[in-house]
Amino acid sequence: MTLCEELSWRGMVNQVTHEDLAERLEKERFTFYCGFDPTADSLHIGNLLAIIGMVHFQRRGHRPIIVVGGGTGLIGDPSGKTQERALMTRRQVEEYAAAIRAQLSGFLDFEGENAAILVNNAEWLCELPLLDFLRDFGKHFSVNVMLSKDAVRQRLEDRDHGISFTEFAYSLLQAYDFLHLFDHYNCRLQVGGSDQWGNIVAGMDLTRRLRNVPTYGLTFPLVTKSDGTKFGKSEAGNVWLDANRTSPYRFYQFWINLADADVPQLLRYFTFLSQDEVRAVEQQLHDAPETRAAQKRLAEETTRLAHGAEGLDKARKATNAMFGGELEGLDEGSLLDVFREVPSTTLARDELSRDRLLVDVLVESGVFKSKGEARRMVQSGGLYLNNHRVDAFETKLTPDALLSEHLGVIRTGKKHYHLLKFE
RNA sequence: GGUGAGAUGCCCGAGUGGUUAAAGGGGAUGGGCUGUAAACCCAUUGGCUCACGCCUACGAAGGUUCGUAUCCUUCUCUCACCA
Repeated sequence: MTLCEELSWRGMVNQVTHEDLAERLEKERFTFYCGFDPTADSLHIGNLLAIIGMVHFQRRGHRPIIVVGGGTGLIGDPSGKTQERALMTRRQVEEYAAAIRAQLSGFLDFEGENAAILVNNAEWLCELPLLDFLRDFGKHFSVNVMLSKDAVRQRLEDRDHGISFTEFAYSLLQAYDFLHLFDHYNCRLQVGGSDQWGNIVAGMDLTRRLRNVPTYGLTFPLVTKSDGTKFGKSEAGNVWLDANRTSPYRFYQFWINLADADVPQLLRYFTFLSQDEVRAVEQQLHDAPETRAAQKRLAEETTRLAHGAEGLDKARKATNAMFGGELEGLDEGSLLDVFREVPSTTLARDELSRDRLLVDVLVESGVFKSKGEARRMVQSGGLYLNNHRVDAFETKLTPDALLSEHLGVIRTGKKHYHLLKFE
């Protein structure tokens, strides 16, 4: 199967600039690039499709260049943005770029024959003299064409926000990136999200005009969900690839909770399972949806990819404890590990023998905002201590509350935990 | 600058002197059903006590009244139309 066939059955090709790209990718080894905005010190699931896409290319022998938009990030891409973006400091962007580099090394191979390389476009954009730029490159861009672009037009029509000259000129800079990468790395292909189409084409045009060489572009589709909500957000916000921002457990849970209807496509996008394997998993989804085998497989593959076997193991253990209902068998160390990210309150040990109402302590601990709220929770049967329902509001806090030497586990509802530590 | 309309609980939105802690909807939370899903059903959604009751609340500050989210005055802000 060719690379393009592979990408096609996975549904990962949104648009390509030339029909013969598929063929060329088989005959030649390309150096290609994809840009990432350094808007934070971590990438998130919204970037994942492009990352996986690059991995597919690299596995077929093509050399990836990751361009961290340290220069363009100083300006901000107007594509898809409804308002002018806040400018970041150059130093901050550099910090982010370093973090992103470290993160991507878990996905792409930075060693070997077609090792990935990472560059920061601040390196060349910041050195670019304005007059040279306008003379040598600006001349090749038609304002008429730029004005007709969706990203620009929308902003022109929106009187409240408008578009600054800086943002308007953005695509020239990205086009210049392509030219620069061609000159220095013989980079002839740019890939990216479907919102990057315009920028990619601009870079292609520039390279063709100035160097008289054909360059190519390919875009990945926008990942969507069947219910219309945005992919990549959980109730806690963005799902990040960084374990400190989104723990492996929550990362795993994000995939586990996806709707049945979304799983088949997402398996194709985000795992490297073969066509047959995907079909087999789909069959399971069809035959026994209640086992959620497909979600599990998706969660396993993606979590292992992002957080390694160790991260996956932690995520599964935590999931087991949170939803398995068996807390008794766990020792204190495991409890602390599993509930690491759960909010906790540290209390004096003698609270256990002061004949106090459990709910009063929980209000003080911030589990409930008021006694009324606590009362309602108990009355509706939603409060659990060590996974046993607390059914009387008058329940006292006693040493029985201890699950292990120092810990008591409070749960409200199905999945909201709070740890009580007694010292 | 002129004229008109409006500011209500997390959000939207009823309510124009007293059974209004304030309809209805959304959201959120809990329960049920389930597959940690969707859909659906039930409950809760200011605080304290929970039994009555008490306190705080309808942009802000004053005032009228036995009593006001509801009437009056001033202020602040928002919106619409006109210049």
